[in-house]
Amino acid sequence: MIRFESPKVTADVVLFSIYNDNLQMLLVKRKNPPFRGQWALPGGFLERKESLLAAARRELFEETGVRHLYLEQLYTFGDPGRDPRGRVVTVAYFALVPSPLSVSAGSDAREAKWWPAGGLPKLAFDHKRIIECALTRLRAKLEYTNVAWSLLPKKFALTDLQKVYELVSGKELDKRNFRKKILSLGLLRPLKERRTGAHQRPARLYAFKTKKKVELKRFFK
Amino acid sequence: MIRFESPKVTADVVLFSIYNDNLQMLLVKRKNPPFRGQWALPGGFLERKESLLAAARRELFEETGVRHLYLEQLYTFGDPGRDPRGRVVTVAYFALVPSPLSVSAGSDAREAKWWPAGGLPKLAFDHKRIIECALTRLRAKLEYTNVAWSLLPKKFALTDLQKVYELVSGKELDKRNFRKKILSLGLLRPLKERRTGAHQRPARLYAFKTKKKVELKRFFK
DNA sequence: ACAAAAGTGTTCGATATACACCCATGT
DNA sequence: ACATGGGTGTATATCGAACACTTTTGT
Repeated sequence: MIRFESPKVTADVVLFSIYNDNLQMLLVKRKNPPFRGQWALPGGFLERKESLLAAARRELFEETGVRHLYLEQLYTFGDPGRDPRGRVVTVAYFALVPSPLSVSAGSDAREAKWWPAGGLPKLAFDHKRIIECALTRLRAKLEYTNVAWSLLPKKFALTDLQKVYELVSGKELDKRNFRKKILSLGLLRPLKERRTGAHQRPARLYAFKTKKKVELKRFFK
Repeated sequence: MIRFESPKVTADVVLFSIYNDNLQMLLVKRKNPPFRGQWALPGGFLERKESLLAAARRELFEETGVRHLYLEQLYTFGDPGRDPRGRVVTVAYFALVPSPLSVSAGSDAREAKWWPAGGLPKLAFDHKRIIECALTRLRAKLEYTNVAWSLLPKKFALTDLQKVYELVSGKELDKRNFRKKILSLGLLRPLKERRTGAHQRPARLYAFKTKKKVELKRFFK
């Protein structure tokens, strides 16, 4: 059954968030070789009796302190030579958090930092490719699911939701058409609260009726 | 770096085809424990210096003799306990061939057999779950890509193509609307040939202008 | 009063759906 | 002649895209 030394298996996570008018992703600085000092995706080796999803969740928690978020399997990368230490198969995950402010240092004490999707540093391993894959997936899912809603807090204005779509897709949307469509889905509950305090008319706040994943044919564009 | 004995990695393939008015999939009978005598997906262990895709392609060739087909990564299954021999992480692939007639015995000499998607036998490991995942993917891709065209030979009648859509989706389609839409995509080339010999009016044959994968928003239904 | 974002409807073109009959062949 | 699947067009409903002005607040 065993034909050669088995590959190692890691779970790595591409974690997205939105702040500062930018789609951002979390990277950690490597403390050990290979690629010491370079930025990489948070992740690490699968532990005994641990599912792949659990490994991704654990690694993310260790790096960021975040426990509750949207997390789904992305793709598996296993080309020989992608890790100089030997054969490593990486199961990549794709994650969304509402706000990077909720991300603490993490117990791993590695340096972690948010980077705008448009200005990433040089990355270790084949992590650039993994991130491109995650971006493609995020953009695709924007169009036919409501996953992108996981980038928002519990209460938000319609403008915030529109901003998420615009930042991820890179396209501007018409405010009237956007509101018409999003409200027609019947998945939002208008709250009595408004967001006040800005130098402008206060925005009505909304909440999702469900945080469940919904597949919607022809969602946006 | 090594915290415990590494998992083994396999590549397994869900191979679809259409014949006999059914969506069918290829299974092999296991010759060794565990699950000896039960039906399972073709697949096997990753070899040294072999990419995941190459492993899937190799396993499929060994079992079926098929070399050229549509092949894409599906999902990775790694729950502890899914293989009684120990920790096994399986990268599942998803494949389409035009006609099961082109599938020979394969050098592995394992018993291989096509089964209709609606009437599968009891399966080894968690392969039932993997197949469900593949079916979901196939049905989803039907709607926004042209991958399903890989289930057809070089020359085919429009009715054949419609049949593919109907068998995979399980829904009947209107002949006139189907033809209008499929031809409006401009991806088919009408041939001068017709399919003759049946007890009916001969059908015009068509060929794909490209076998390349095309993403089409709102493709069918 | 002014700046800044919130909020709101209608028109038009494109696309999807529903639907029924004649045609060409083999026996 | 008849059985079998091949082939074709139109009318209606639905959806997406384009488009501009008034409202409410804080300073």
